[in-house]
Amino acid sequence: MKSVVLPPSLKTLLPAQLHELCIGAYYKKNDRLFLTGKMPESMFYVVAGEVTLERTGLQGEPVVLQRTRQGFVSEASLKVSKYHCDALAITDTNVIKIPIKVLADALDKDSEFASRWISMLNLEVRRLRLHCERLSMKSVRDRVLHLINTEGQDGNYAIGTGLKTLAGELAVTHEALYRTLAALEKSEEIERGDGFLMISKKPTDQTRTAGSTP
Amino acid sequence: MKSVVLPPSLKTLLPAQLHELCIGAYYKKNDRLFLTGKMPESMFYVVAGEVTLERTGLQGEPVVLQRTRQGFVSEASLKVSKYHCDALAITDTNVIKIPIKVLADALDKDSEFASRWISMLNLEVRRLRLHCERLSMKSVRDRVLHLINTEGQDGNYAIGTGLKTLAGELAVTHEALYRTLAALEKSEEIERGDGFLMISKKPTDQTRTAGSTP
DNA sequence: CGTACTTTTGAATCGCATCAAATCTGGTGG
DNA sequence: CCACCAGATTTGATGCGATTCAAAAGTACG
Repeated sequence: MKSVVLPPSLKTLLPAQLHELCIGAYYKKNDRLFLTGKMPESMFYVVAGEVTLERTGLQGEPVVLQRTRQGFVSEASLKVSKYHCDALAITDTNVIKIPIKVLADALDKDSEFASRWISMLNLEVRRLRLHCERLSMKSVRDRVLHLINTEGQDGNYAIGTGLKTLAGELAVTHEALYRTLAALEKSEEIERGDGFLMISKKPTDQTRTAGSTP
Repeated sequence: MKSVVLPPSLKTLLPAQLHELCIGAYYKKNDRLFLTGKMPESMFYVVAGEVTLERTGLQGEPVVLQRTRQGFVSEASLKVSKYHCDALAITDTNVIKIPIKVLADALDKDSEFASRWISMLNLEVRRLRLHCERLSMKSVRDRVLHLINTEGQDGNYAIGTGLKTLAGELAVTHEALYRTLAALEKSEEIERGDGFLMISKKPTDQTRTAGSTP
């Protein structure tokens, strides 16, 4: 029942003795992974699906704090005695659960592990800052170009789960994204292939005579 | 020359032997704190002002990776042999510089410190996720309400550096913010005071008869 | 071959950015 | 104390870009 195949990133991150303590779990859409006020017992790592953290606003409306498609749901709950929000599966979701007590102990005692954990958090911080910067841009065009420039390899960005999902990540409607991509392609600013987007290589300035760009 | 007053957050975070190694520094607008390709020697903590991390895009245009008004500029450079971006002071800025080698060593050897560092990163991750979620909202109204609900204490949010700065953080124009605040105040959804915004307390449902909310 | 989902295009509308300008504010110097 | 300036705050008018609603075309899958 307990045997799980860990994704490579988790396998290298976690010390060996923790591997066998990891438990796979499956949640159906609208299931709750944990509830506000409960004591954290596991760290959740989303393998597939989508989970949100939600709190109840002052007028009773739900406030989304976070949305995770891949990775840890609540690193921050590592040292907390009770949850301050609910975790909700908004699609069918697969996660890996790591016993939180053992994890915290390992972090205290195994400084190599702590170091890797810090690196993981550093990466997460960088990713999030890029994402914030992208979302601060007002036009879909700018967000798309920023995405390809920052998340892509050398101007080449692999579309993961489809354009509709991507639209959600860019916080725009899928219609707007489709139109913008079409426009960028027509103006030859990007090229589109099967599952990827690419910044068009401008002809080098050597080929132009001075002043051709007013 | 070296004596600096550390902000409380840094003082509690850093182990004592690091305190005296911290150096204050001042940068004028458009100064660079560090350059791409250089080896990181210090960790930068912004005390006042504003710093951006920038990379050069494929077409030579600057791409902003991060914007920091308060806190560490590049935790992620902790374990990296050279910078992958420039740090640019976009206003006159005060920072505290911490020698990076000593810092990294301390993190390896002092597990208490490592633990605090992890907590600090956890906090940062949470903050950033909230910020992303906020920027994903399409209307200024929603962003403002989300801000008060999540950053405020009990529905009460203290405006830090003025509304114009706040507008920048919400990634909207100051005009839009002013108008939205005025509208929210008129509709009695929020109250405004000197330096704070507050969610209006709705009359409790006790005062209503059942079914008043269809 | 039908069903569900993604991709695409069209048209109407709305919110925000933008540009402009007026008012208010605190601080400075005469 | 007043005149004056720089910056923040506010209100107005206009246009653009994205949302929204609608619908068609393409694609995967059983």
